[in-house]
Amino acid sequence: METTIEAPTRDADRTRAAILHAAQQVFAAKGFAEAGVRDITARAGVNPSLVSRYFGGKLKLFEAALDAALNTRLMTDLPKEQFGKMIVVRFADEDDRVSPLPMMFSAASDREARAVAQRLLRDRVFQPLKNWFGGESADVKAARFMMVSLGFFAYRDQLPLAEFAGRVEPRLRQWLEREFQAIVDD
Amino acid sequence: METTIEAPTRDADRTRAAILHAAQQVFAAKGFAEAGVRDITARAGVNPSLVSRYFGGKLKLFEAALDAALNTRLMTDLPKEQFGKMIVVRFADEDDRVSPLPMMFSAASDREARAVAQRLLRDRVFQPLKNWFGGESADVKAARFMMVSLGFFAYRDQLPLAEFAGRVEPRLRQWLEREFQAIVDD
DNA sequence: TCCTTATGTAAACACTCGTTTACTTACGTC
DNA sequence: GACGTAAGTAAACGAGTGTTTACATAAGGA
Repeated sequence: METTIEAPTRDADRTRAAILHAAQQVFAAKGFAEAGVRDITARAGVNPSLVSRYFGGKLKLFEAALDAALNTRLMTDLPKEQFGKMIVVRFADEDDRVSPLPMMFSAASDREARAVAQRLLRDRVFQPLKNWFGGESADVKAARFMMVSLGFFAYRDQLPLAEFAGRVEPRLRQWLEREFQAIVDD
Repeated sequence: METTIEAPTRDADRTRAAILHAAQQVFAAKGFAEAGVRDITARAGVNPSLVSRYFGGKLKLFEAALDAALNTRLMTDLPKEQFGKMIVVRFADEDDRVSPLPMMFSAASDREARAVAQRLLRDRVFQPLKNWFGGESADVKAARFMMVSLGFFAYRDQLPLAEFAGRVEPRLRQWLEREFQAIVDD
């Protein structure tokens, strides 16, 4: 048996939070298009219609979920001396699948969802990163960071090709560390 | 006025080819999920039902289109001394949007389409590349190539963030060239 | 305690999609 | 030149989607 936390049977805030939490997981796992409103609400244990009532529709829910993920993941809070090592730890070791970057792929198929993801990633990841890098080629550095990061997640999550799919092969990890570190050092 | 080529009004091979050609463009432009059978057949000027008749369904058509794209794009036909420069030319300058790698993203949303893309990219891109690189870390090199390539296309096509979106900024291009060259040199 | 209101549900709606079916028509053959 | 077959079309089908509507009910103040 499990200790059932006696939640209030009716609590709008809690229900809203439950939907948002489920949305983050399901969107990250199945992508925007394949994640159905019924999937999400079933996981949250509520009625599908509440997505429209509390968030104004699936797209707005996606935006809220992506926004929430972005609030819990800052890239610019790492020491520049160990940026490479620590960003790879964050990407590879922590369960970072409910993270802004993988979620971006989740939106790749839908035009509107892609626009939402683009705007959020630009304002909440790319720009802060650019300011944090500083210097005259800050935009190029930020672009390099996005390319390597997106490449990593695309390779790991979207098309696991090699034998070492899933875990990160040691030599690949070493390369990634150097790659990320080079961005801040250049 | 345009010189209208008087095509035979009924020609199965030509119709089949027209559907395949349209499919490559529409899949690459809108992605697997958003590209409707009606979109594709409208562009080819034929009836939607012919997709099922000639290809056995949308998924099979996608596979055929991706396969055709892979046949026209070999990565291993470049001189190793100038691999970096030439692969970037191919990616950035030639219109490479109807190319296997961007099409891979097109499949990201659909489970079955992703499986098809994975298999084809593994057998037709990753493995040949691995053999071409050779040596004991050929698999790591191939993985690095995939990561950088996917990162580039993801950044360029899926989320154009920076001011220089669209064209490739010179310093980014320089970095990409060094990056690709380093893979074969290492 | 009663009544109002917020919360949640069930069901249907409106729409899109890929696919199938029934039918028409042009082409090649005898 | 008639005929049979392959090529193509139009329309409907069935399943799936997000969303809306109508209704039930628990919560909280008068």
